[in-house]
Amino acid sequence: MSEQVTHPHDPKWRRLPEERPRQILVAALEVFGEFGIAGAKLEEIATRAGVSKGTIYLYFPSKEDLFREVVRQLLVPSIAAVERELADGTAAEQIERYLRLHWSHFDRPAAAGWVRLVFTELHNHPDLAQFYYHEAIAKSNLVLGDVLRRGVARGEFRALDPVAAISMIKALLLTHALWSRAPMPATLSAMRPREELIDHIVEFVLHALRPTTTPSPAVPVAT
Amino acid sequence: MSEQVTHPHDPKWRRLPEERPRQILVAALEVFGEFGIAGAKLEEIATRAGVSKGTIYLYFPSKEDLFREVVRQLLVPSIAAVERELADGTAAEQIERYLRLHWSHFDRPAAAGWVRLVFTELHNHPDLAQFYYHEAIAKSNLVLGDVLRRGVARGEFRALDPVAAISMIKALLLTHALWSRAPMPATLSAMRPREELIDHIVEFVLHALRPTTTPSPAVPVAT
Amino acid sequence: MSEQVTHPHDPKWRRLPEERPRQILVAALEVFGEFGIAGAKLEEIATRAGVSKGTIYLYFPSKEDLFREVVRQLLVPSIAAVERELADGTAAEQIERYLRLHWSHFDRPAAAGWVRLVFTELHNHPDLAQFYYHEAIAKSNLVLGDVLRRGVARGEFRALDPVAAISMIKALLLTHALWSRAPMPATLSAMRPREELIDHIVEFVLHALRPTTTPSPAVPVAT
Amino acid sequence: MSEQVTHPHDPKWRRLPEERPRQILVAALEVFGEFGIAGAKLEEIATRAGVSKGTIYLYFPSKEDLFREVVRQLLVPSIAAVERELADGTAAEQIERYLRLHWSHFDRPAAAGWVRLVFTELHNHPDLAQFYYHEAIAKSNLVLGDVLRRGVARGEFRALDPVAAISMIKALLLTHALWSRAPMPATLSAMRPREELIDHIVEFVLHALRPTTTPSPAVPVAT
DNA sequence: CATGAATGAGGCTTCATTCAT
DNA sequence: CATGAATGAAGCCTCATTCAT
Repeated sequence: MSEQVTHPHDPKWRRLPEERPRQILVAALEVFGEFGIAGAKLEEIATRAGVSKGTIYLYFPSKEDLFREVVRQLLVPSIAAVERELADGTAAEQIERYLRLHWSHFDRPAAAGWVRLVFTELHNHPDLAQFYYHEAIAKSNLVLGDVLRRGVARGEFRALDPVAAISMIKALLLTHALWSRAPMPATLSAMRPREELIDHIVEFVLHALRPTTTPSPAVPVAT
Repeated sequence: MSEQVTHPHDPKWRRLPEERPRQILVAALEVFGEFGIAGAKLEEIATRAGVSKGTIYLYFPSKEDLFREVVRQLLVPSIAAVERELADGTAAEQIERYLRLHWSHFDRPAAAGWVRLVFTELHNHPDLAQFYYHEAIAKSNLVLGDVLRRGVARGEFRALDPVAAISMIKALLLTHALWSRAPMPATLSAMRPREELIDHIVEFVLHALRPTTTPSPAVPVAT
Repeated sequence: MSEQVTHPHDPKWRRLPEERPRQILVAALEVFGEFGIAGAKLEEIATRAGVSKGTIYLYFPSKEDLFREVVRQLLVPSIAAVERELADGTAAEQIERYLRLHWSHFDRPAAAGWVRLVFTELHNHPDLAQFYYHEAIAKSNLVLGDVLRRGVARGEFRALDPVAAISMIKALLLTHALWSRAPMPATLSAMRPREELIDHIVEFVLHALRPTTTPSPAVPVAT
Repeated sequence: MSEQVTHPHDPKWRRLPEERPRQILVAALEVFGEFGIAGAKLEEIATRAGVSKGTIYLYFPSKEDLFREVVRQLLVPSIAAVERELADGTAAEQIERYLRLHWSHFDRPAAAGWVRLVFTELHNHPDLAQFYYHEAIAKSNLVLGDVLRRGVARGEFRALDPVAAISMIKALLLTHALWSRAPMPATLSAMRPREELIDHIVEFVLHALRPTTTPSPAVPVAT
């Protein structure tokens, strides 16, 4: 009380209250992505958001809750958005569109961060994981599963297990999103440059899905 | 006064002194895998290794160095070992063997941990990442690249970019190793049971690699 | 643009501006009483006063000064008021009136709070304590001392040390004011219900003051 | 981790592990007494105990628990001890002994502190208050009640309400223990010096308890 | 060699105080 | 005048590291 001190500070001070929470969330997404939950420092988040440490607590009751809101308000909506745009076309076209849409979503510096987040820290927060699964993954799986099943029914794809295929497709997408933005790309493998990667993924996936070799060839040869 | 006092702690588990460092490394591998570098506590590592906190410092000068040695002495050799056992057979057989050998390596509880480690924390330690890349990844890539190239040359595989294929294959392998051990498997996607996963991976990869439908005409025609 | 905007906060309780400082003081008395000086939060005081945190600083330069003013403007006058009403009557009647007047003063929820304040936090503020002593205690002691001395002189009370008796009387009064409002009365001792307490105090005090058993007159007379 | 720094400190370092917890408790009793729970700083407790902040956490999981243990291990036993020594004698002698024994217990600098503690902060910790009441107060009340009742039965004391009398006696004892050690004794009232206080208390109490004047009537009337 | 008590820097969190609106 | 968003010093607590035994 009596030892309280005044804080004369440079008046570098904007007032955008409407924006504050989002600024903080965005900064938090970055920092959590880079350092993980434990490694993320509120000081760093505050700095990147252009606010002070204390300000964060005006909007979020704790570091954990901040993380929670990042998932709720940034990650989930970002993922959920994609599923609505598959539109129509052949099953293969839809798969390609699915891959490219997601990839363009990952085409932001923070993307690797959030993939890492989901890969590695979500499981320490069962409630969040549950929420994330329901809101983001389950719906995506539904859409993807439908496309795959339709492709199989039409003969566009080989007879495959849709559930297994889904996790293969996602593994390829997520992992490369992570690697493509890694501070040291050479770390995990010699890799194709970022821009080409999605082409390789599309190619790999479509080749993996296409019908078994022998379908019609038998016929044309008949020539 | 007498210095002949028997320490009454329980000597139920007096380990051979030569084993100490390794026990610590093994415990550290576990703990680092579970909690990440920042989250790992030396106390926990010490407990699991059956030693006291101070003992760790007899062998490793710091937590960071301990992590370094885990990578150096446990991860790298573990990975490197696989490459030597591909033996011969068709390219497809070698790929399958490669996948199954690695998978069996991951068939330990700690595996998901180290995959997570490599995915998420290695890039914060550029020197380690460098070392890891050279010792573990580069060699693996070489071997895998050879197999792929041979497969293509022999017409076993379609015309593909070996470098791209390598990262696809590794993505599938590592990601599923991670997911298959997640405390909450349903979290990230509806997934096939652990035991079947490798079969699906093998199937997916081989289908992705197999020759394009149309090459066959070329050959028969050659008749 | 127009500065004619009606502030939509709820104007259900627009207080007269002249009342502001007092409302704040009253709220502060409550909150300081409940939580002590360190534990009292300006936010809480502001809320109870129906103003915002910043407003407090329009009237009081700091938390410490606010506390100071609470003592100066609320406690001291409240105590001082009693001394003027003792009126006349026998010494015993005056003592009883003194006790009951004070007790009725304490018959407010906030009373225990300020007793606690005086008991426990005043000594950390020597200047305040000094002020409080001069304004509230000294005068009260004077009055009480006079009554006691008169009682002794008249033979209403036994030969006693007025200074000692004063602190005994005040101890009984203050302590029971504190206990009678304790959130958990049974905590500190099994106690008589609030309403009866003052009767017991009066009885105890008067018995302690009354002349020595053998109003001696009886014996000497026997001569 | 990498930013970790070494702590070369002066080796002013004793190893009295057996004593540590008690040293800390004693220091905590002091500091809690002086500043209250909220106002007490662990740094200060640590300093007075001659240890560092961190050391406290080797023995007590939190500030709250430390407070809890102070009550449990220091206050309660200290109080409980007295009740066993009342021995026999007339009721008045026992009351006097009760008062003097307790007073001598309070004859330590920290005494005012713990009285303040009990007066002011215990009610914020219902579980502790409960424990304290059962262990320290209830037993004391029982003993004191017995003495009072016996005194009344024997005609040593006037017909009085034992429950009320108990709280009067304790009020006098506790309050003066608090005041007698106040850093500024003059604060609350002009008071008799410490050493005499107990005599005044004994006198006041015994006079309050002694039989009503009128027992004598029997005699004088006899005139 | 091994132990584990002790240390203290640093992170999360609170809240008195300031100040643009 | 009044507001309440913003600030940052300071307190609690954790844990990597040290060192007497």
